[in-house]
Amino acid sequence: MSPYDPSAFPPFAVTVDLVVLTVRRHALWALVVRRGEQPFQGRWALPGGFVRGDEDLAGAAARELAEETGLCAHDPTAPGVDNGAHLEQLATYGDPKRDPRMRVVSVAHLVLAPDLPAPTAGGDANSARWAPVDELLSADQASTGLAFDHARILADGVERARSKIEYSSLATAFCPPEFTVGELRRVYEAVWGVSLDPRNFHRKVTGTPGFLVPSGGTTTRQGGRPAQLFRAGGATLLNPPMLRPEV
Amino acid sequence: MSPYDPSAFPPFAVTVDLVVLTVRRHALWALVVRRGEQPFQGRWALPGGFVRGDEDLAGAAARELAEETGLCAHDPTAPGVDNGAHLEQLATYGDPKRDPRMRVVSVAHLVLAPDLPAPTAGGDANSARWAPVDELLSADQASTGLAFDHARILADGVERARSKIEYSSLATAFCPPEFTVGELRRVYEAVWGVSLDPRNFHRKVTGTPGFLVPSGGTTTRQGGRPAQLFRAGGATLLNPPMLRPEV
DNA sequence: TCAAAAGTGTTATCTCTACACCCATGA
DNA sequence: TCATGGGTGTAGAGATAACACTTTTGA
Repeated sequence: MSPYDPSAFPPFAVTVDLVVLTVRRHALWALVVRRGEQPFQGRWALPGGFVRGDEDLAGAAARELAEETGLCAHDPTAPGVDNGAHLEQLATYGDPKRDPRMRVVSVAHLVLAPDLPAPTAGGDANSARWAPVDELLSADQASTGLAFDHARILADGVERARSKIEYSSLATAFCPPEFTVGELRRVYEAVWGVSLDPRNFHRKVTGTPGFLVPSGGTTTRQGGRPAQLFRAGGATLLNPPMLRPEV
Repeated sequence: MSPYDPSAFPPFAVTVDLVVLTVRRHALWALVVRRGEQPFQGRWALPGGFVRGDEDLAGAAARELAEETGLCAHDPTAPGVDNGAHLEQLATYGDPKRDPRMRVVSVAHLVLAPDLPAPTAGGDANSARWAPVDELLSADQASTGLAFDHARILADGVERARSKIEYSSLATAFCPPEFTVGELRRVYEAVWGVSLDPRNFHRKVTGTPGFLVPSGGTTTRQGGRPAQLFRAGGATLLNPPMLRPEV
């Protein structure tokens, strides 16, 4: 078979699936939707849908995100749009048996969002909710777990987020536009499941040039002494990286 | 449109493209094949081909790799096979206009191989050769560059390799099964395009438990004092990471 | 006044860097 | 003998980890 021969190729369906993560109550939560039809009817699944004939993959992911959550995605590869959630491609899943009916290749995307948005079950989703990641991944996978191979996709997305906040400013994507050092620290603690020394963390993030820029204001929304408010700075790479504790 | 409705989806072709990298003469080289047909006839392109109806993505990549180079891939997600080159999924490219004839989504894979294999132009490739990465990426992209969006894919693969050897044992994939510390250091120098202090590098890699295991033998193939031979150890994560000089 | 969270200072320890220096081979 | 690369020692710079301590608010 010659490569790119337009007449001889097996037919595929291409979808995007979304791993939408947020931090709530000191834990990682993921957005899931309930399936309204077979297979896996009634089970929870990652939001997603078909890629249309005229849109690219990131565009399809952003469209699905807007349809299912109302969030506006900020695609780092498409400069100009800098409000809304962080969106990046995660990985592609194409096992021939991953969908029992047909050959479906799914390009999974990772979305990191602040806590604010309530799941607005619009579009084609029966219902949507936030669920703790630990709960989704620890459940007995055969009977109560996520549909299809979505548990695996979710686990890969969580692992990507865990490792990427180590050496980048990605953790700020979990925060509102203005946030305190303590709020940012609680993001790290929730995503990694550890405790970090507030004093050393403060020095680390404020001492890295370009990582955080003071917005001028202060807040006492966390209680205690007023904290300075920051915005994410232009620096996207953290060098040397934040060290993730062993346990 | 309901998600996963088997009757209503746009038809896609799904291919795998391979970024096959090796280190030769203190530089990074990539495997390219000459296109025998339109479009981009006569231009160089990354090896690749259609995913068959009954194989998964990594399997398609390994098959294409074997067909075009004779290399046996070692897929880390499929334990048991531990000879041959390193293979991992890189990213997926699905711009609607990336192929002028039809909608093609390509799942790119990254392959890291030792220097040994000569490009055996078998299978469906007209001819194959190794080319320096710098040359492939610096050439005027419109007229002499790689076909399709392959320059972008190659650049992404190179960037993945550059960043991943920082915190993993991936650089050993560029080495033969037994190698010296100096040979491993020259891999880092070639991939990063820098010079590293041989003494500090030696301490770093031999001091990380599980990273290198002595095989017992020695060699003088590099000249000078005989060097200990090592194999890659079980440790795949390098913590703290190897620091890439600023340049 | 007290609890809570924000910040600053200090010190021991660890790592990296930049060298000086020695070792074992082939030519 | 000399050039070449392999390997060890060591001192200073920088970062981290583990604390004590002060600051500023709300209750």
